[in-house]
Amino acid sequence: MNKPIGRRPGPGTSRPAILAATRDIVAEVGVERASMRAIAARADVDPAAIYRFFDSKDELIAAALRPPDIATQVAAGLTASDDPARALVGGVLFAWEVPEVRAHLTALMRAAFTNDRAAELLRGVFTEQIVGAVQSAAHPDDSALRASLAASQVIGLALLREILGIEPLANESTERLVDVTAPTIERYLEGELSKPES
Amino acid sequence: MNKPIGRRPGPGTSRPAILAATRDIVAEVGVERASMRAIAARADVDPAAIYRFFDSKDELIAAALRPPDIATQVAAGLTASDDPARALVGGVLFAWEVPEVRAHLTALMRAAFTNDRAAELLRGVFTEQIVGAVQSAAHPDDSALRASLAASQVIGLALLREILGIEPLANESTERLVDVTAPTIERYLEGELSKPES
DNA sequence: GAATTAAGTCAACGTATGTTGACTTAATGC
DNA sequence: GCATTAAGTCAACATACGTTGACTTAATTC
Repeated sequence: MNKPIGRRPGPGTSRPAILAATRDIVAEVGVERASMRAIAARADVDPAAIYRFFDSKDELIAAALRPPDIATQVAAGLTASDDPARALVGGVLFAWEVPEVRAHLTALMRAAFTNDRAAELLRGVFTEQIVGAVQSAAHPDDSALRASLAASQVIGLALLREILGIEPLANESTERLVDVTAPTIERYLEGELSKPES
Repeated sequence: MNKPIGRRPGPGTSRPAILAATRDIVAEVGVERASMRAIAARADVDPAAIYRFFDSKDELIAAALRPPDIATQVAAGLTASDDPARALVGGVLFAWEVPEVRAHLTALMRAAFTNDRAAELLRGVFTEQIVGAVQSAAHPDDSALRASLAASQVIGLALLREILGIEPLANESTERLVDVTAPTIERYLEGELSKPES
């Protein structure tokens, strides 16, 4: 391993700034209307400079939205907690209240509906991380179905509350929402799936 | 009321063709990448001809996505059925299997995430139609919260299944999904919202 | 047939977009 | 100092977009 000669790829503030700016703007206007120029301006960087770090807009988007910490964080909370249902809904809803995480999640969801690459990323979060982690907490029968049902409730809730801003979900307290949805998640994960005749 | 003189605004095949083409293309690629030229081509119409019927792309989108029959249809099914929960989930999932309805719903949802006008339309569907109809079937306490919770589950399910194509939801039978989610909707509408201590 | 209005066609304008190439400045090793 | 590589800047290109204006064709009334 010879030491390379020439200037080293610095830690540099630009690359992270570009990534953060990308998430911000995509969260605001979606992928298609997030122009390279707008991203560059937000990151206080020359538009062309972006291409020193990313080959194309598509790669930039993919890099900026690469599913992060949150999924693994929630997954960790899931296996740790003695109440996986509350850990799942709560993990996601509370994560959404952290500004940078909010931008990341909102951007990822906004993007996933028009951009194939982003959709693939989001699909990966589900099939690999969430479903994987949730399965371990779920009844072994139909565990994949159970996991995706739970995900559907959590995502639907986040969508109406955080992205579409539908009332009264948008202004309801996070705790209350966790309280009322946790039983649903719990049934999906561990309960009788088909309703027993009462 | 004098009869107008001159050619009458015909029933004409173009206007409906344009609207249908708009829904198709928006469902496929989203609003921003649905170009007037592509829409015109799909409708077999000159791009400029669209402007005989709609003042701008924005108005075209709004007209094409104007929430339709489905909402009222589901709403009607809701009040008629003796099992509102099944009527709600089933109504939406089965509607998605009718090709034109599918295009309309997919387009509306795709659009709602990047286009403010479409978001407003979708919000209207919830706050006025769905929530209105569901409220009548819901427990009077917290009826708005109950209705929006039910909506969150249905939308989340439709999103993962129909738009993101997440397995095993995408390939599961509609009947089964109605079976397993109906109890959730039922609890949201009529059950104890906060879990009683067991 | 003349007048009137709708529908449809064609070419073009202005603008915004992603991306590139030539060039400068900064850091690192010999 | 000299080579080498990274980072940053500037102007420009080609393309695709929404939209417009001038014009032709079709239907309808008098």
